[in-house]
Parts: sequence; C-alpha cells; structure tokens
Amino acid sequence: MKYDFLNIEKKWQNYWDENKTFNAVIDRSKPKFYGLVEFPYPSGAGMHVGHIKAYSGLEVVCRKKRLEGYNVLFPIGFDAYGLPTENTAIKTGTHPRKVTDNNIEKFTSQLKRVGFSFDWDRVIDTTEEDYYKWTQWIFLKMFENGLVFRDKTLVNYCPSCKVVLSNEDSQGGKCDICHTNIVQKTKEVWYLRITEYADKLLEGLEKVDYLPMVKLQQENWIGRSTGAFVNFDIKGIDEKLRIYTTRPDTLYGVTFMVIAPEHPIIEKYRDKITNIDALDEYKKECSLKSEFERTQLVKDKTGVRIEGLSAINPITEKEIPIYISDYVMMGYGTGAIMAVPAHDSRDYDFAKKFGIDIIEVIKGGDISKEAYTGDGEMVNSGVLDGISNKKDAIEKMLSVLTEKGCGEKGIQYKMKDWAFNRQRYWGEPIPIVHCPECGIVPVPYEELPLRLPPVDDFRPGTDGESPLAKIDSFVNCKCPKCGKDAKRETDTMPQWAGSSWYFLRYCDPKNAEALASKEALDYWMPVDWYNGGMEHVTRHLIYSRFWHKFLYDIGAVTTEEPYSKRTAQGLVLGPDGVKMSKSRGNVIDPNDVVDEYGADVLRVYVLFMGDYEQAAPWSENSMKGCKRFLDRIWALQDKLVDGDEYRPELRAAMHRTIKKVSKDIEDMKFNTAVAAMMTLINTIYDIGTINRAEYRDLLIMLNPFAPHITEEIYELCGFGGYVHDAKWVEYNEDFCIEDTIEIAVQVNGKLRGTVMIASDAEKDDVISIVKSDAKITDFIVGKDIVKEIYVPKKLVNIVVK
RNA sequence: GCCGCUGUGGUGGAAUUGGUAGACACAAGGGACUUAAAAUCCCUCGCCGUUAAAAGCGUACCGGUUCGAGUCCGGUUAGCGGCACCA
Repeated sequence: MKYDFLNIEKKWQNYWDENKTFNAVIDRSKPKFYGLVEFPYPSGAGMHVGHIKAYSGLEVVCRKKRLEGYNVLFPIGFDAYGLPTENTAIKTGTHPRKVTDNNIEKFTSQLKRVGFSFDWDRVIDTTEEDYYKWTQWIFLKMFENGLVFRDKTLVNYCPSCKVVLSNEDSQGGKCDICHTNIVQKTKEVWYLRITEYADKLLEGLEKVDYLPMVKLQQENWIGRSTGAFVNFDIKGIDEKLRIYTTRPDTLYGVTFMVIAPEHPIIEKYRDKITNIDALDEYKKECSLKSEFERTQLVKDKTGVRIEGLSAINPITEKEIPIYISDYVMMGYGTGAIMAVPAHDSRDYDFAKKFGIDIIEVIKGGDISKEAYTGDGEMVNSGVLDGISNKKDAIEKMLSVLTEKGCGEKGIQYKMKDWAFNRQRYWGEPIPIVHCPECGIVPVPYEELPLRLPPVDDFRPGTDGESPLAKIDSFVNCKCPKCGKDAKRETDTMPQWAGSSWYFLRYCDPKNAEALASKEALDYWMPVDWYNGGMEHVTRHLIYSRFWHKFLYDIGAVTTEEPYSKRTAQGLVLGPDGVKMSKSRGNVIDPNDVVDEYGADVLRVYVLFMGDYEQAAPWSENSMKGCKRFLDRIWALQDKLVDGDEYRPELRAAMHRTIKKVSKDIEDMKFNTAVAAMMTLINTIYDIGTINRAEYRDLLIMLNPFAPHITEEIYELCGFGGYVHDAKWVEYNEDFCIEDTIEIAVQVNGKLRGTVMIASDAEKDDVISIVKSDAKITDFIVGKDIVKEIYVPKKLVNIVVK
C-alpha cells in the first residue's frame, strides 16, 4: 500500500484543528515552555519556503517538548500594518483592510497545510482594534514617562515611500522597504527616547542566551564609546565650542577644529565671520550631495576655514583655526571636533590638504608619512610626557580638564532616538491632539482605541502629508484638556510598533482590561526560545527589548528581558545558489511542494538540507531523498514483527539514535538528527524486520519532524492513543555501546589498520592484541618502541624509532 | 577602513571539540526486476596507482605546536555578513 499523503495529511490537520490538540492552557502542574517564531508580514506573494524553514526549527523543538511533558505555548499571528500592503492597495485600488484580510487568509491556509502545531486560538492581527488599542496605550505610557518628544532636526527621508524613517530603517543609506537612497531633510518629527535605554539594552545582553553574533551586532549598533567633552574658548567672544573626543590624551596635538556645516555657531556669529559668503557656498554644496556621495567619496576631504573666529586650545592656550567640513556630522557628539592630525587619519588628510601643523604627541609612528593611531610614549605633552599607557594618559588628562573646569568625562552612543511617525495611512494612529491653547495633549486612556478612520483615498499627500490629514472628521476634535477646538496628529506609527510587544499579547490575547493579565504573564513569560532572522537584530529585536524594558520599569511586566534565548536560521537560497527573489524567478512556492511531495517531506527537507543556521540552496533532487526516507518508514509496516522490547541486534542502534536525536534537537542540529534516523532505518532494512517496540519508538522520535505520517502509522499499528500524546523516548547510556568495537591503530600517528576489541578491554590487553596483528607487525619489527598511546574505545598509537 | 563568520569530494553537508576525514543524502556509473518506463532493490563512487592489493597524496595556501591537526597557534588568500568620515 502506497502512502497517500494528500488525504492522510488533511485527515490529521482536521483532527488537530477540531480537537484543539495544540492549544495552550495554563497548567501549574507542568513546567512551561514558550517557543516563539517571528510572526509573518502577510504579503500578497504568500508564504515563502524561507518561512517554512524559519518555523520548522522551533516546531520540532516544541513538539518534542510536549512529548517530554512540558506545557508548551507556540503561537502565531500577523504583523499586518505596513507600507507594502498600503502600496498594493494604492496600485490595485483595493482597501488595505481588504488586502490584509485576504493575505492573512492565504497565509493561514498555507501554514495549516504544513501542519505546524500552533495554538490557533491565540492568533494576533496587529491591525485589529483590540490589539492596537494596547499599542497606543504603551505609546501613551511612554509619553507620560517622558520618553516621547517632538523635535525639528535632520531626518532620514525616503523620497519614494514619502516617509520619514528611523536610523534603523535606513541602514546603509537606503530605505529598508524600497531600497531607494535616503535623503536628509529638516522636519519636525516624533521621537521615542530609546537612547535613554542604551545602557540597559547593553547590560541586559549579559544575562541572556543569544547567539554571540546577535549580541555583537546589537553592541555595535548601540555603539557606546567613552571619552570626554571639552570646551574650547572662542577668541574674543564669551562663547565656548564644545567637542566630544575619545582621545583626550592627545589634546596637546590639537592644531585645529572642525565643525559640521550645519553647526549653529555659524548662524549665531554671522556678523563676526568675514568670509560668510564662502561658508554659505560650501554649505549649499554639502546639502546638494546625497548621503551616498557624502559617505562613499571619502578619499578627498573638503572644507572652508572660518575667517574671523578662532579657538583657544584650553591646555596649550594656543590659538587654533576653525574649519567647516562635511566629514564632521551634526548627528554625532556635539557636531564639532578637536582635530589631532598626527594621530587620526581623517584629520591627517585634512591637515595635509590645508597645510595645517601636525604635532606628534605619541611616539611610535612616522607622522611625515601617515597618522599614527597606535600606542606609545607621550611626547610634547607637558604633564603627560613619558606616560606610555593610553589609559593612564586619558585618566591624567581627564583630571586636568576637571581641575581647570573646561571638560569632563563623557559617553556617546551611535544609536539615535527612534523617529517614530510615518506619513502614511496603514498604521496605528498616534493618540495625540494638538491644541492651540494647551499644546501637545495626549488622548485620554479611556478613549482608546483611537480608531483608524475608514477612508477611500489612502494615497499619501503631496508634501509628505499623511492621508489622514485630508479627513476633516478625523482631524478636527476637541482638546481633551480645555475642550476647545483642536486638531489630531495625523501621522501613524511605524511598522515596528505592533511587533514590539506581540509576544506579551500571546499570553492572553483576548484580554480587554490589560495588554495581558498578570497571571498569564507570570506563567508564560519570558519567552524561553525565540528564533528568527538575522535581519531583525538591529531593528525588531532591539525595539522590542526597549519596549519590554520600559514596561518592566512601569511594572506592567515582570521580567527584565523578554527573550531568554535567541537563535537565527540561515536563508533558503534558490536552486541557483543565490537569494530567492521574484525578479530572478528562482522562488519556490511551498504550496507546490506540499501538493507534489506532501507537508512531511517539505518539513524534513528544510531541516535536512544543511546546517540550520547556515544558508543552503534549494535542491529538488535532495528533497526526493527525504521522500524516499519517509516512504521507507511507511513500508516498514510490511516488516513488522511482535516484540515489546528492543531486540539485541538493534538495541545499541536504537539507544544511540535516541541519544543523538534528543541532543541534536536541543542544539538545532536538525540535519544530523534526520541523518541519524536515516542510518537507523538503513540498519533496520539490513536486519530485514522491525518489532513493535522499535517501530513505536521510531515513530515517536520522528513525530516532531513528520507529524502526519507518524500519526497515521501509529494509529494503523494500534499502538494505543495518539503519537502526539506519547512520551518522548529515553535512552540508557550503558546500551549505547556495542560489546565489541573497532578501534584505529596508528604507527607514528599514521593509520595502519583497525582491530576489533571488547569494549571493556584494558590497555595492556589492547596493546598486545595490536602488536600481534599481522598488518601492524610489519611497521614495528626491528624498531624501538618509544611510546604506546591508548585512547579508550578510540585508537592505539605506537611511536617507534 | 573596522568588526564578525566561513573555506572539507562532482553537489548539499558530517566529524563525539586534538584521536580511523568524507557520516547521511544527492548526482553519476554498473547491475537486478519489468514487454517497456516509473518506482524499488543490489554494487561502485576523494585523488593517484594497481589485474587486485600495498604504498603514496589529500580538509583554500605557507609555516609552527603535538605521539597525532579539518580541529590549536602565527602568517597569506578568497568569499559572505554587519557597521562605516562615529571624532
């Protein structure tokens, strides 16, 4: 009888659905396990085999945990607000609500066809009122706690999407959504003060079990550096130019200063500057350069000296010139630097070009050729002379600065505050009212949710205006504070808002009184294991940790960190070995695979195709091998014999396989877990029969990977109950070892043969067996034996001269 | 430029963390069954040798440590990922 996967898979999917087999209920008699996968953005293209791989990993872990007696929460939902949906809506003239509903329906049916053991009663849609009510609630709480502010500054703007983007959304100078080059614009926008949490986000990393690369990327993104702020007097004016430096030890080497073209001091002292026209001209040039030009064309330094203003080095008290140049950014530090050309390559290039003095203060390099950035003994540096330890020199200078009152220790972060509003329709409305009398007024909590008004025209406005601005009935309102006419904020939240707390809602998804009950949060949180993509490490992962830490600080959640453990899966590449994309035409549709091979084959294949954490190309042939494997599992029904314990000839193989599969699942080494089961099957086919005890345990072991076929065989064989209710298989270390084993024999480290020995043989016995072996004697007769090494159960190495 | 990761057969990948390199699978070749094909089953399969063996070579490259190195150390090179004029 052939394995009819289409009908059998449907049968079990219906069974799990109707019986709510995988629904999680709080049960304090069992240990809990919360497995989380990144909920999908329901795009029109439907699911991707990459989604299947991403979910299959924790799917196996969660199914195994259930069999081991854990109470498992494995939820799914949809992160449905966002620009792609809105853009599709505009293109097709369909309302984003409709587009979203269609896409969610499509995703749901696809997920169910793969047989994932999600709790379908806890599905979240971030665009539903009873969900985004709480997204808005958290925003208001942040507002209340001073973490929301409005500022007019240079922001990243995507001319194609017509929105302001956060730093995280414009990595590499490109829009995260459409990859258009970002331009800088001065605009008044809402910010979330994530920098307030920079240290907490950094410190928290020490307590969690994240992939080292994930930690490292977050550390780099936060980019904490320590150094000093130093105030330089401007000659003849009661004004100080404040700079940030990580190298206060080089202050004696400062021969000029540079400020960003946008630095406010230029406007402030226009009348004192004698070459203001030249400066204006340079500023204009800079503003015309794109971000790309400003960062890529780094070889040639440009700038203009500010005539009429000069600074005084507070340590040497010498007068030094000030320049403007676009190699200094307004957005980091103070927008002004002290330049030490001898020991900074950028300052060096600039000084060479403009003929400025270069003073060596650290010995060790040749400053006539290039800047020396290494360590060495301090010279030409007054009190610092002779110090050769960088740390000591910095400490000493800091105390001098403090004493003189012209500087102090300082810390800077590369991470910037989170630009939080988007000028688009399909997002959570920001619950703020602008009142001419009272200013910025939050919408009262009891008025939440502030509903997204249903409209027909959701196209963006012409001048970066939100579509909501065109809806008078939404915009015009009464001020909650004074009751007079006021206007609503018309921008919406970014896509990352809804996903910043969704794992909390899963704990108690229908709660109308709170984002989740204390009881549910206490029981389920933290997430025990979170798996997702590397691309979210400096976006979603950092944002959600920030929100969670804030909620912890106001007592809304009880754990400091949301996720105990974070791993990441590698990409599924196209058959041609490059990233799948529509334009390349190398995309594999999971639906097609399920139709042709079945869900179990797809599941086993995405885990078997390679190391789970590495990228691997799709190979239909390789998948056929997985189909063969499952067919052979099915065909074992014809080789079934009685027996309620493992037979001696298979005992060691069974125990070893159970051990390997159990451990490999915990380590995410799914490929070798499957390989171990394949090896076991090969052994069974060599023997020719399988008994009931062996078959039952094999099915339990395979169940997390291939749930449909194992449920069916388990039922057909009448093992009693269901395999999803079975107890995970156990192994006994003593039975993993065969009675006689083969060990390697080396002479001078070179393999010269193998011998069979009893697994419990003593060293002396083994050595004598080896020495009498015909193959070995050839290599040792007539030579002096220097050393005999025996690695128990592994090898013997005889060293001869 | 800085930081991190990776380099193993024709292919995807294994290797208990210093102990028989190439598990498992794919592809390829040969054979069995079949009128035939598909499916299935059996054999071969790193290179070089050889009737067959033995010996020799082999984990990007060069060197080192060790009885023993894919694994550790130093250097080189290639590819991937992240950040990027961050002061």
